[in-house]
Amino acid sequence: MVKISDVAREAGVSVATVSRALNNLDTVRPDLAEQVHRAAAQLGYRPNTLARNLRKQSTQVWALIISDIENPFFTAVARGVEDTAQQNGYSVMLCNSDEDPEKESRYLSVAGQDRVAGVILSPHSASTNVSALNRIPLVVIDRTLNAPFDVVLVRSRLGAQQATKHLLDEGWHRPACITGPQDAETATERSAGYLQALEGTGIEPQVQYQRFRSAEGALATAELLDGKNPPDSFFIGNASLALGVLAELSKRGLRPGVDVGLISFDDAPWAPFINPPISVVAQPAYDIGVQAAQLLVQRIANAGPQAPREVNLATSLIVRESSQRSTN
Amino acid sequence: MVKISDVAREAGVSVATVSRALNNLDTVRPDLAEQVHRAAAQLGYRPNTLARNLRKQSTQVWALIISDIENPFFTAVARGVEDTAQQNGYSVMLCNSDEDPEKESRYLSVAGQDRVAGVILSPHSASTNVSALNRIPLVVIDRTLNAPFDVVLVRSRLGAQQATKHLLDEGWHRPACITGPQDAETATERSAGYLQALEGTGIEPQVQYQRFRSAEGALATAELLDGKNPPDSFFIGNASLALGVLAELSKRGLRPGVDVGLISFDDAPWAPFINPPISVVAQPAYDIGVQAAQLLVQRIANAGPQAPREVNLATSLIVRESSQRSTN
DNA sequence: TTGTACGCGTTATCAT
DNA sequence: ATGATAACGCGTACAA
Repeated sequence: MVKISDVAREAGVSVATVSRALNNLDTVRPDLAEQVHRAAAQLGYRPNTLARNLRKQSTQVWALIISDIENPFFTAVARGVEDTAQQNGYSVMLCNSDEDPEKESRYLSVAGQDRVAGVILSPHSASTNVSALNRIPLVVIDRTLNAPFDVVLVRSRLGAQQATKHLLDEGWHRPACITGPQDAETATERSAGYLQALEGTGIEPQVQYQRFRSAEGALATAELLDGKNPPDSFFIGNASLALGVLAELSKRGLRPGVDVGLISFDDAPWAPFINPPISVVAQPAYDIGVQAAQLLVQRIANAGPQAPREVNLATSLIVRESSQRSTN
Repeated sequence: MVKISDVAREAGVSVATVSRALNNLDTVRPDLAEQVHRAAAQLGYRPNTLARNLRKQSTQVWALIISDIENPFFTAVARGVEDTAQQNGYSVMLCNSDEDPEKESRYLSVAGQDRVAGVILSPHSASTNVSALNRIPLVVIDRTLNAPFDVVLVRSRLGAQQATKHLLDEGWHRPACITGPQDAETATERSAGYLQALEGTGIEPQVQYQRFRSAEGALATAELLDGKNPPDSFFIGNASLALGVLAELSKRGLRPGVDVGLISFDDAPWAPFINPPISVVAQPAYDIGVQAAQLLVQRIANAGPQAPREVNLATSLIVRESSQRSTN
C-alpha cells in the first residue's frame, strides 16, 4: 500500500505538506498543492482510514439501532438515514435490536467502544440507558426517551384521531381499536387518539392491546366480533396487525368497505393493491430518517452542549376503499 | 479514557502482559492473568478499537451491499447476515446500492479503503468490478459474477418450473409468465423455468419482461389479458409484480383461485393474509444471509487462496388458494 | 509557508 | 513467561 510518505517523496515535499494539501488546508502554496495532488493521483494513493481514525479518535460511521429491520416502516427510515449519511460523508452501521433490550444495550456499548461519529436510535423503552455512548451525539426516533436528546417523532395521536373521526364521518357507528402492547408508546398514542375521537359521541370505546403482529390482529378481531357488542369498523395500530384483521374478516365473509369499515396505521406496500385498497394513516418514514440524519449532522458539527431539539412530523390520511361505506 | 498502560500500572505488570492476558494468549501465568483482569474490570478499561484496527490493519466490520433495502427479500437476507455476524463478533455496515452501478462502486471503494474484514454483495450485474476490494474476502449472493468468488444462490429455475407445473396440474390451461427485466439473471432464470415446464405441452408460452415493480405488474397483466390469446393463469417473478397483477385482476373483477390461477415468487408478509391467500415459491432469504455469512467467516479464517465455493439453496412451493381451481 | 518530530493506543517482535 | 520497544499511518504543534 502506498502511504503518505511515498507521496511526499514523489512530490519532493514533507509528509506534513502532503497532509495539508490533501486536506485542502489553504496554508499551502497552490503550485505545491497541485504537485502533491498529481503525485498522489499517479501513485494511486488512498489515505488509510484506520490511521486517520486513530489519530482523530473518531470515525465517519454512524450506528443506526432499530428495533425491527423487517418492518417496512423501519426500512424506509433506514433508507432516509442512509441516503442522508451518504451525502454527508458518513457510512451507517445497521444494528437490529429485535426489540431485545439486551441486544440493544450490546449495540450501544459497541457503538461507544468503536467511537462512531453518531447514533440514531429507536429505543426499546423510555428508560433505555444510553450512558455507554459516553458523549457520542445521539438522535432518538419513533419513541421518546427519559432523557434530553434530539428526537424526531410523528404526531401519532392526531393521526389516530383523524382516522377514527373519518370512520365516524363515513357512517360507521361502533369503531373498535386494535393496537400494540401498552408498554409501547407508539401503541398507546394511537389508542389515545382513538379515544379522543370518541369523546362526547356516546360511543363506548373498545380497545385491544396486542403485540404488533398479524396473528394477534386476527385474534383481537375474533374476540371483538364474538363479544357482546361487536364493532362495525376498525382502527388498527399498524400494518402487521391489519394483515391479521383482514385474514379474520375474510374468513368470516366480512367485506371491508361494505360490511365493515377499516383503516390502519402505516402505508404498507401492499395496502393500495389488495382488494379492496386499504385506507391508511401514513407515516413519513423516509422523511423521519432524513430529519434524524440532519439533526445528527448538526449535532456533530456543533460539538458544544446545546438544547435538545424535537421535530414533529405530521401523518397523512389516505382514504382508499376499505374505510368507505359502499352501498353494495 | 483509561488505557492499557493504566491497567498495566494498576496490575503491576507491563503493557505487553496486559495485552496478552486480555487476549487470552495462554502464555501468561494464570494468577497474573487473573490480576490483570481484575485491574481492567476495576478501572473499567475498554480496549480502543481504533488503535487495534490500525495495528492489525483490519476491522471487525463487514460491508453488506444490497440492491434494495425496501425489498423484504433483502431485509430478510440482511437479518440472516446480521445475526450470524453478531455471533462471530462482527458488525455489519449497511450499503443500499439502489440498483445504481455508481453507488455500488462507490461502496466497494469505501469498503476497500476502510479495510472492512469482509464483504457480502448482491451485484447489480455480472460484470460488476470488485477490484477496489483488493484482497478483501467477498461472498456474492442472489446473482452470479463473472469472476470466481464464493456465492450463495437459490435454485430459481427449478422453483419456477415447479410452480408452473403446479398451475398445469391444477387444471389451468394457459399460464403466462410475468417477470423482471431481461438483464437481471433472477428474472431470466424464472422465465427459463416457466419455459421448461411448458416444453412438450403444446402450450404457447407468453412471457412479459418488466421492471420488478407493482405498476409494471399491472401493466403486463392488462397487456396479456387484452392480447389475442389471453392467459387463464399467471406465474409471477416477484412479490412487487404480484401486487400489480392482483390490482389489475380485481379491477377487472377476476377472482384469483376462481376465475384465474396465480402463483408468485417470494413469500411476502402479506401473501398468506389477503383474500385469497396467495400461493408462492418461497426463497429461503434468511438462510441465504446465514449461509453467506458463514462462508465469509470461513473465508476470513483461511486467508490463503482457496477454491471458490457455491451454495445452492432450494425454494419451497407453498400452495395456498390463489393457484387452486375452485369450483365456485 | 514548510518541515520535523511526536502522539494516538494497541499488538507483535525480540530479548531476557 | 515477561518486559521493553518498535511499528501501524496519519495529523498537528512547534520550530524554522
